[in-house]
Amino acid sequence: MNLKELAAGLGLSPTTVSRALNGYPEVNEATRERVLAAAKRHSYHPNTRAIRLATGRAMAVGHVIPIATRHEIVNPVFADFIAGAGEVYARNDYDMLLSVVPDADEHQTYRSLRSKGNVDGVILHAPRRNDPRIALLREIGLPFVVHGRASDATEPYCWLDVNNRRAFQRATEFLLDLGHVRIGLINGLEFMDFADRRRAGFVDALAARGLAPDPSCMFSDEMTEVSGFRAAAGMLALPDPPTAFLASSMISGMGARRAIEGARLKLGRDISVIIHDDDLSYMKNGEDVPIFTATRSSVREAGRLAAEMLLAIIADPKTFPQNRLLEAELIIGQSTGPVSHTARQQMKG
Amino acid sequence: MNLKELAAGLGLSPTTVSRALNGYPEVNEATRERVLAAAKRHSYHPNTRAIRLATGRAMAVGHVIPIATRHEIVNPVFADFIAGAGEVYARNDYDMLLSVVPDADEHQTYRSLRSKGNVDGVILHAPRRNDPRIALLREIGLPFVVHGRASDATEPYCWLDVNNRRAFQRATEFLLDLGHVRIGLINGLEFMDFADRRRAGFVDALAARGLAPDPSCMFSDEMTEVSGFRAAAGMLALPDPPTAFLASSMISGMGARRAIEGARLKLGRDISVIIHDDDLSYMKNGEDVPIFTATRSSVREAGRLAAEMLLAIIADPKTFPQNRLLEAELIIGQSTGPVSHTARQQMKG
DNA sequence: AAAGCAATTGAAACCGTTTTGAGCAGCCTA
DNA sequence: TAGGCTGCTCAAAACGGTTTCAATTGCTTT
Repeated sequence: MNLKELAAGLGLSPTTVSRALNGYPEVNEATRERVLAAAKRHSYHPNTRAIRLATGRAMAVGHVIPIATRHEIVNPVFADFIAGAGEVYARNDYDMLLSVVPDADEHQTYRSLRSKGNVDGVILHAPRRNDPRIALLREIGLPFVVHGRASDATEPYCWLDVNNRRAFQRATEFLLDLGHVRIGLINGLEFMDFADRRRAGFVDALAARGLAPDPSCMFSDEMTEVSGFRAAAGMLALPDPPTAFLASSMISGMGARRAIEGARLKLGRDISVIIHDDDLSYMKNGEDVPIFTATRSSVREAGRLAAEMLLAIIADPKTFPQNRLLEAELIIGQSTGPVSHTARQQMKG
Repeated sequence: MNLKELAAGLGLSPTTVSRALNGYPEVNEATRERVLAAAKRHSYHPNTRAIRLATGRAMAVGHVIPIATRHEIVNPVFADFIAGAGEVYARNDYDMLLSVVPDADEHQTYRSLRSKGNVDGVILHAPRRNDPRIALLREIGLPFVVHGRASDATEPYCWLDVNNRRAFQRATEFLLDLGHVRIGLINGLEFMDFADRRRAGFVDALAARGLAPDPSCMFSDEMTEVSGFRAAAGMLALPDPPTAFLASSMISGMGARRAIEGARLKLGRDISVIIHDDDLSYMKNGEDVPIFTATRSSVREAGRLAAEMLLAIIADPKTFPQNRLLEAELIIGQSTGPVSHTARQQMKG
């Protein structure tokens, strides 16, 4: 059942039927009723392909998910981010288009999304410290919102980020207040912008207390369980091991816990750990009492907000670039406590 | 730059240019060269919206991701499954369309995907024991591949599944061979088909040794860390606690480990654990030596295979429904060992 | 030299909508 | 009664490709 048939059945022109269905004011109310009734009766849905060609809009948003060529790792926060964004798209009758591409092909993917007209805009994921994709998207004129930020951009653009620097600064201060002076950082890859900012917050907080960061206590890698384990195990084996860790995600925190327990130490008593908690639905940080003390910021909510920003830009490209900086909450769980000097002596000995 | 302009520039008709670009045999090779060169020079990409309208094909595949209304949980295996499937779509110039919908709206979503012509086919995720969606998809004539199976289907349909029953049967036998007789099952929600089959495998293996399953040692819930913890902690508190656990995922296995360590028991010595390992990229089960003994089957590979099956069906809907049953490997890690009778006495006391 | 055929190209219809530019009543105003 | 305005409707032209059917050219055959 298409528009022409529906119109013929009603003895009307396709024009009028189209207008009736799309709520144009100039059609007679009685006529509109008739049309709507007939559309429902025949369960008529306009063909999206035709609408898209006629209007020139794709009614779709792209998410390009780069696969790190080296490790083939999919960022585990995507699932929740996309769930949040998808909610918003569904409400606004937009489609979500996912392109999973090796990171080397990413530029080409954006160009072709643009020139083939598949999407009206994109969300840019996992920005790096200096990210050429931002200039590219501006150049090809594809509306975009960055989930995160890039440090080097000279012109304004639209982004939504967590205040990573401040979050890690506060977490570090919290550990310092508990008497920890040797703190191990288990960070993400530091060419990623968020990881860079987190390290800055960590270093700042140390410096404010006159402490110099020790490179052997700063680890940076993909945020997987295994790499969290490796980082923590390595630092625990140092002659002067840290008494606390700051881990960049729930998942690397779980790796750290495995290392701590492997060393027969007790989390929260012998060693403190603070993680960053993206509040992933399948990886909740406990229920009533959090497992880990954490800086928490829901990535799903970030997905919702980013999607809303993008739809606003698509609706009116002239809107001035919006920015949104979310503050993470510091929530206290069972994984932190005052520095244990006996445990420390034991580890050193 | 569109087809008409490109053709005008070359002094050719749009017809010939279209044919040249699409590899039709009747165009002169010299002409084709000229056209291809010009297309490249102007970086011409045909407008997808127009192609879709003209050909009547969507060149897109849908993945409907249901959000469990109760818990709002996104299945963590989606990220990797989609990465695998997306790879195949990209190679074949198909788009991947994601719809994130509350599970109550799923039927409506499929109907509208169909009638609006947004996709040429869909992948059906997370089938339940009796899943009405299969009948629905057949009824509305939308090609589909099920990731998993449903037990009640009477007519053949296309699916790709892991042999869950056999995997859990083998895992249980392995534990029995190590002397474990009280084994706790930490399963997914049992209205999900895969969880149902896993329980069947578990029960079968016990029965084959003349053992009756104890309902207090069988737990079933969403597969999150917290719920794995709760299940294991609960069973460990029983008067006669299990000496081994069989957990449905890496994530619930990590929850179980937390409970085990919270009870001051040592994983692999005091308590054995086998998990099912989907081989998630961000949650690898160790590197050289697996952390957990596991039944392993890559969900990313499953994504690739399912996508290939779907594209084959779309290309030729008359192909007989293909099925593919993947066997999980049983890999031996550090989390299992012979039953420890001293530990058992201790737990009971 | 007429007919037939292969190789190549093009005009026009088509896909199913939206949107532009009129057109036609009927009524009001001057 | 002419002119204008309002309220409603429609024919036709987009949108940018694909595809059908016809036309032209140059050869080969009879």
